[in-house]
Amino acid sequence: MSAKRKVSTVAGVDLTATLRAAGLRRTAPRVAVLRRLAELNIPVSHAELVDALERDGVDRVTVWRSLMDFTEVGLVTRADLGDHVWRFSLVRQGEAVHARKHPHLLCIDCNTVVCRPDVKVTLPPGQGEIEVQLKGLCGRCEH
Amino acid sequence: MSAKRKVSTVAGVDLTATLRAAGLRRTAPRVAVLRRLAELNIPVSHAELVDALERDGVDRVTVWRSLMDFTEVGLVTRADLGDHVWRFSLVRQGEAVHARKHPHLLCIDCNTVVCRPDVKVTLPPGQGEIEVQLKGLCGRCEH
DNA sequence: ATCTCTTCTGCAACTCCATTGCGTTTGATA
DNA sequence: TATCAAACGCAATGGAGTTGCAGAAGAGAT
Repeated sequence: MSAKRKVSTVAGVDLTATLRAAGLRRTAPRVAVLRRLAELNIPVSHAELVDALERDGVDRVTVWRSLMDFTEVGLVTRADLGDHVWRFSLVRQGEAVHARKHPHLLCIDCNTVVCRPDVKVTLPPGQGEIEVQLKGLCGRCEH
Repeated sequence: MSAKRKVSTVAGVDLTATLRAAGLRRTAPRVAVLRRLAELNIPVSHAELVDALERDGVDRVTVWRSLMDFTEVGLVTRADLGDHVWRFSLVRQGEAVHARKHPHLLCIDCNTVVCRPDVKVTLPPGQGEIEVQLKGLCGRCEH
């Protein structure tokens, strides 16, 4: 019996199937990037991903190219939250883009992104789609 | 009689007085940057300002530092409109307060900023101050 | 299981924007 | 107009994002 492959379903995302469905090969770096995105489930910067993955020998360029490939096929979206840093987030199958389901807060102190579904935004009737971005202190930095 | 100094009031902004009030010296580069910002009255990138001003012998670093100084004292705001380019816009007198009274929409098409007092944002009780930024299409670009 | 073809990776080098260091110039007050 | 800190211009540095290329690895065919 061969060694078992690491579990490939993370936070409801089947990593292998997702890659194959997108027409991309299942490679170690891509699985690692995709896993991380699925685990965190918030917009993540390239630098943050590199910090987490380069200990596994994944090159920064490879991480970047994976993100570009994923973006190109619509697996992830790329956004700038106003601080001049690209952040990438996974687009889950059948789900609205995560960023449009609820607002996200960019902490002006520690630069992390926090989901804030408790912040309600009321749009006037007939209003087209609008993205809401919050800036302030996150729970940890507020104290 | 000494040579007349170039008119210092542009689009309702008294350049000299504005600089002095902010505690900054009135220098040729700063006046040039400020004038340009007042004339255009839309978010402008550093590169665009350099293109316009370096023919007058203004250094690109000086333009940058002017913008940073202006930002620091609240004369201008710096924002990334989603295209990974810093854009600077003049904050007109009284607008600093204005900006916190209601959300503003950044048009992802024409890059202008529009007041949107009709968009209500409900923060949970005890929430500290949070800045709300909206991104979408303005009334003109929506059609 | 191995072969073969294509994709993908890792490394190095490179570009461009943003930032810093420093010697010189200039504005504002005395 | 003399003084001194603030601001300038120039050069150099830092860091994100890109590109080129030789070698490694995935997937289907044999």
